[in-house]
Amino acid sequence: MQEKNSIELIEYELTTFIRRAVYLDNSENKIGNLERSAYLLLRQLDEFGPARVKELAEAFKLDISTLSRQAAALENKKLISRSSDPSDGRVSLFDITPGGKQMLQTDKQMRLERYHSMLKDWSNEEKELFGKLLMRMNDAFID
Amino acid sequence: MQEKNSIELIEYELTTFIRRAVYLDNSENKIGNLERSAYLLLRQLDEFGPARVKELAEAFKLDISTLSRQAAALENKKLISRSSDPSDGRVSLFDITPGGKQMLQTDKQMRLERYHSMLKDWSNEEKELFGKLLMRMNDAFID
DNA sequence: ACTTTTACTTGTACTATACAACTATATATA
DNA sequence: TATATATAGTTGTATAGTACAAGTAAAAGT
Repeated sequence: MQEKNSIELIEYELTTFIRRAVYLDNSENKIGNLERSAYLLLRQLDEFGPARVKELAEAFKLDISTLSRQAAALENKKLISRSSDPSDGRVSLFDITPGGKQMLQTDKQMRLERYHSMLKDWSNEEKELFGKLLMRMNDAFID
Repeated sequence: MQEKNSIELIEYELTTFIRRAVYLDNSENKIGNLERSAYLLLRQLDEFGPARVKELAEAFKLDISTLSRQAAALENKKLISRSSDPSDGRVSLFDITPGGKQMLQTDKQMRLERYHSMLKDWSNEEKELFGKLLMRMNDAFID
């Protein structure tokens, strides 16, 4: 492996990270009960409150049809609830249910524990800085 | 959004990053011509030389059948070539072709440019540190 | 009232993946 | 050496996650 400049290293490692994360999502070491997409949807509703399909699609930059199905799947599992907007009959509003909150917290806790153990040798400073750099990168990601 | 500790922030941002990267892979802003899986496979062969299906599957921690299909698809596009191992008739060895190398370089360049522009406000020190931290994290990811 | 727009759902298709069944070859053993 | 077992890979089938296109129902515009 030849010398890499910083950008090359970052690109290399991020691509590798996605590969490994996707692997873990499918593996027997899979964390928690929720699919990645379900975890993100619940997290979104938990953090920002009730939302309609279109808002969710925009938040994730995914097609409305994709979110329509994901929401319907979570509704089926009673992790989110659907209510109609009284002022607009076309709109469904989704909100996280108590069961959904519970499930989200359980899964989040498991994910945190994994990162905790993965980064157990890191100093607090390193972890803080890493988090901040990731946040900056993600903010720059929006195009 | 309540105060997050470092681990929470890291978990949050990495999950978000995967979401956005997967979005970009499907969006019209998709970088390059190669699927993410194809890019990784070509990169692996380019970096480590010829390999058989089993080795590739192990390198990515994916099922042999998955790599068998991915390799067959790239072989079809003449981006990799198949040759048989003379000492073991069961084995196919795959290697990247000149066309594959070309395609890989093109795609890699586009990816690098995207990261370059995303991180254009970062100092060299920040970029270097970020790359190193990512590498450390990925190394810890192997379980 | 009619047309157009909007919000969502549903049909269809494709990538990425796993597992199971199968084929061909190699290795071990009786 | 003949047979059994193990290994490498391919192919059939299934599922998650996604997009696009067609369809439905409601709202807004003319």
